[in-house]
Amino acid sequence: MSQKPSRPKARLPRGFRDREAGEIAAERTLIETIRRVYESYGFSPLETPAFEYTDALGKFLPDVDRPNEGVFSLKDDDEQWLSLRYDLTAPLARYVAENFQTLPKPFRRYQVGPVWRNEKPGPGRFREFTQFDADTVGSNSPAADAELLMMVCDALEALGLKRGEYVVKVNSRKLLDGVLQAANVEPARRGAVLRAIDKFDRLGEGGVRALLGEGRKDESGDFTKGAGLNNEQITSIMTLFAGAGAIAELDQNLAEDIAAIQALASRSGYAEDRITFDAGIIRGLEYYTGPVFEAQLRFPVTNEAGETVVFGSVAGGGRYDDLVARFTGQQVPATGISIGVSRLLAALRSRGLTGKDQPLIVVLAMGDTARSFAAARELRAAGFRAEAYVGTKKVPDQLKYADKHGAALVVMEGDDERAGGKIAIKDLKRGAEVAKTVETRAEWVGARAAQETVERDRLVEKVRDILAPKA
RNA sequence: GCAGGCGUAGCUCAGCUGGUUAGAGCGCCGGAUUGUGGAUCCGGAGGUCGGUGGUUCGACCCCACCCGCCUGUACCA
Repeated sequence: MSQKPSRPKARLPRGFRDREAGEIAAERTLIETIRRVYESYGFSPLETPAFEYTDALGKFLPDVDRPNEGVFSLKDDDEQWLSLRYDLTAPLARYVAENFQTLPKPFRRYQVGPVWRNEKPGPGRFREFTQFDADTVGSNSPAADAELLMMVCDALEALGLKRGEYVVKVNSRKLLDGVLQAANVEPARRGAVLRAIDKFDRLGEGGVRALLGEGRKDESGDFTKGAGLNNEQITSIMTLFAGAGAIAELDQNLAEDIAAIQALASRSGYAEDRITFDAGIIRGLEYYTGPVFEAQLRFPVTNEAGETVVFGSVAGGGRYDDLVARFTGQQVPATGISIGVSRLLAALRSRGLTGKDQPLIVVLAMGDTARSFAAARELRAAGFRAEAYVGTKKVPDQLKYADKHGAALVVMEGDDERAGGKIAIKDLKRGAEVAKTVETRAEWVGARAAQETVERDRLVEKVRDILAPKA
């Protein structure tokens, strides 16, 4: 009868994370900074729901042969399949198709929010993450592409990145196809070849050559089959990476969109040190039809394992002229770029970008809760972040609580203070310094470290004084 | 999906060639200390040893299968 109930294990689904105060604050400043830049360009915000009809996202229905293929799906009670959005571009296409007549064209919008992918998570890769997208729908002009790239540069600089710490790279699908054609790559092998080239960053020239040819073994000894090209074809493709001048040797028609974007950017003050051609940029295979972009960080970052790595891509995008046509039958040119907020945040936090929380003040409960509420309310009215302790513990534990909660100051108004019309303010950070030199408990307890007692009606004034930035 | 590694307390881990009451540190709770954070000391709670089956007199330990986690790789809008 009194069997021990089987308790659920407190655990998170893999690939999902809890995010705590520090990270939330940092992400908030990051998002607000980008938002400010994008709005200053005249982009309008848009929000769409987490769920869409699966077919509207352009996925196959998750039934027998393709169960959930990469997306989280469920059947609604009307038997229709719903999926969590896996990016912000597919919902945008749906929105544009649904509201086409009333939208100004070009329609320029930004959207930030979480997206979900039902894939195997890895280091720095999650099944729920935040993207910050900007897209221009209804213009096939390179001006639309160039504007997005410049805007991303501005956003990165607004976040404190210096020239040379980031670069926005541009490539073109047309150009890649031209190169493959010139190397006599059969169309059936196009995908495998592009995927191999895409791994240049991670695997280097040797790894890419192996994947273009027979294949390669990974660190666990597992073998990956290659694209099966011959040496001549491999060499021909690899010369593309030989130098920055490679583009000049290619058919100018294939490269004209890149050239136009670069010319516009450079005449607007965004030279090759910021927006540049790179033949190694692939960006997936599915829907891009023209130029593709990727923003990369160039400074080393220390990861959780303490290793120094070059962080790489923090944003990507490109031109997709067929997405809206899926709904309307009408071709609508569109281009967009998406910032991986979580990735960018991880990179910037390692260099000290943190959201600045206002210091917290905790008013201890010492006999008269209404009075501690009053003190906290007074501090809040003066613009401080202040809380009155609402637990049931005694003073030593309340101080521990304040410590753990990251409070800067503690306010105490006990019987002694109250009797004299006074109130005590303790500076926890200074107190922690003092504690280092203390040997015995009696000494520590008696010291009342870093604590001052002032007239009750000078509370706000004194707090302001203590928290004032030291000049 | 494929390959390799690993599952013991809330967390990090120890546990002899299989031997009977499964341990430590940290954290948590209580006390030494009616109202002052740290340090120290004492006490306490907390475990289906990932699961199932097998081998054995006996399994945390060996075997099989399953599940989960980690790493690499593949796929990735």
